Amino acid sequence: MPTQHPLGLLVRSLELQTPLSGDTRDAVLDLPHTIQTLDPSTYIQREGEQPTRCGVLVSGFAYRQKITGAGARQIIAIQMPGDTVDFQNLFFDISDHSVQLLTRSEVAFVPQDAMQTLVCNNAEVAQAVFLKTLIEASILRERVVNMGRRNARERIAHLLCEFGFRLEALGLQKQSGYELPMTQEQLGDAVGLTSVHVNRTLKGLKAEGLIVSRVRICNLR
Amino acid sequence: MPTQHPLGLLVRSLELQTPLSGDTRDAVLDLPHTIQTLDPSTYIQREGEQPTRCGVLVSGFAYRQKITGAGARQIIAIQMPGDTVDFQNLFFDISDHSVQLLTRSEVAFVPQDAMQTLVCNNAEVAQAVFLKTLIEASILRERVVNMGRRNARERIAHLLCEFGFRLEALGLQKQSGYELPMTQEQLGDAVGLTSVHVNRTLKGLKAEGLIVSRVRICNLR
DNA sequence: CGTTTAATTGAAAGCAGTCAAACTATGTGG
DNA sequence: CCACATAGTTTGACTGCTTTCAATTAAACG
Repeated sequence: MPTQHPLGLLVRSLELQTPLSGDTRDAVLDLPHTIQTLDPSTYIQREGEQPTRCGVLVSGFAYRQKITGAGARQIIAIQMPGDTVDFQNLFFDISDHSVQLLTRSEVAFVPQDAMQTLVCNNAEVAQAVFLKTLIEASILRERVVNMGRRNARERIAHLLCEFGFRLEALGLQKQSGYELPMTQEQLGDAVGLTSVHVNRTLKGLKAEGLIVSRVRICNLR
Repeated sequence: MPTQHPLGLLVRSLELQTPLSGDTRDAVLDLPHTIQTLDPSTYIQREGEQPTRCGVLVSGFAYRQKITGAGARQIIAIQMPGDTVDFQNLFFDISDHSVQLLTRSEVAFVPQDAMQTLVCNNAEVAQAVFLKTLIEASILRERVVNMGRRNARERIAHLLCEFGFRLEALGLQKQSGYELPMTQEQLGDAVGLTSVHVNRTLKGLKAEGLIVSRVRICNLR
């Protein structure tokens, strides 16, 4: 099964959009790569820098973030196993945002030029990558709506649902819900709220029985 | 000059990202198309529907929008001359958002299959389209930051600056600023605020001399 | 155990929303 | 040319969601 291979989830993630031929699948799996297991908060990519390699999440979670001039952080997107840290840097020199690990994760690093060669010479891969980019854009649009037109309760509920649906699509969700690997502060940074208000809002959702909190997860090492 | 041709701005817009060969440029200009001049508020595309043609803005402005379940509108992105209404629908059946005209505009409609054939068979065009998509995603990320971590004053100022920069990149800006073809209500829908609060915030910016309001623009027919 | 990180809670302040009304510009029809 | 209708702007008073500040509690780690 491809899921045993470190890049198996990348293949599966690409195939969620469009089927790949056996040859193409092999070409992806044959990408040269090195695997590293990294701690939470590790930067996979830094805003303003030029990456020389392309990271693929094998296990664990990460997020894209930007910092405003005033120093406030905004989490822009959450990345799941099989997600590629950055396709845009195949074509742009400088990254416009940072990517940081949410949990201790395994990351497969593929040399930039190897990834570039594959994408440019394999039409199936190029198409799948393009579709993946379009889907990310669609999620971003929904996120804009979420932050622009919904209150705290709705924003948080929406994020929790998005997370669940995406886990399910990847086949990673446990039967009775999932564990969100984020602190309340990170949750706040993701939906544009304060950690204090996130706390109060979660309390409300729990009181209504809409969510159940389990053991708090911190220091995910 | 390509700008005389209806699709000239599309070519220029594609070339902002990557140079095109003469042949490719001709291939774009040779796309079959019909031009229509349409009134403000006209829908170029509706959420949930499957488009059969691909609209290109020749002149005027448009915006992407979504409506929440509660009926609130969020403007997700603003489109300028040369922008293609929807590349994502070359690959997805159903549109996840609507596109509506901001001003009376000329729109060139290219049959979906002609556009698809060009993108799939011309690597230069495919690359340019992909880059354009990546840039749109980058603008979306900035928009998420804007709405998540900035107050009314900063959000509005940011949108006004973004608009100006993009006009400048297209060579459409007049020497002494530009006219924003949006009502205060639309501005509010774009940055996640009420029209009332937009009004008060604009008043503040004017009082500080940061912006100058000219003749109000309404009924853009 | 002491330290650190995260969650929780309270009180006060402020930014932005809501509601409602007045005002201004533009267009229409008699 | 005026009365009227329409669309957008402006303003005020009030409410309320969210932030800020500060302190406490709980859990995990060395």
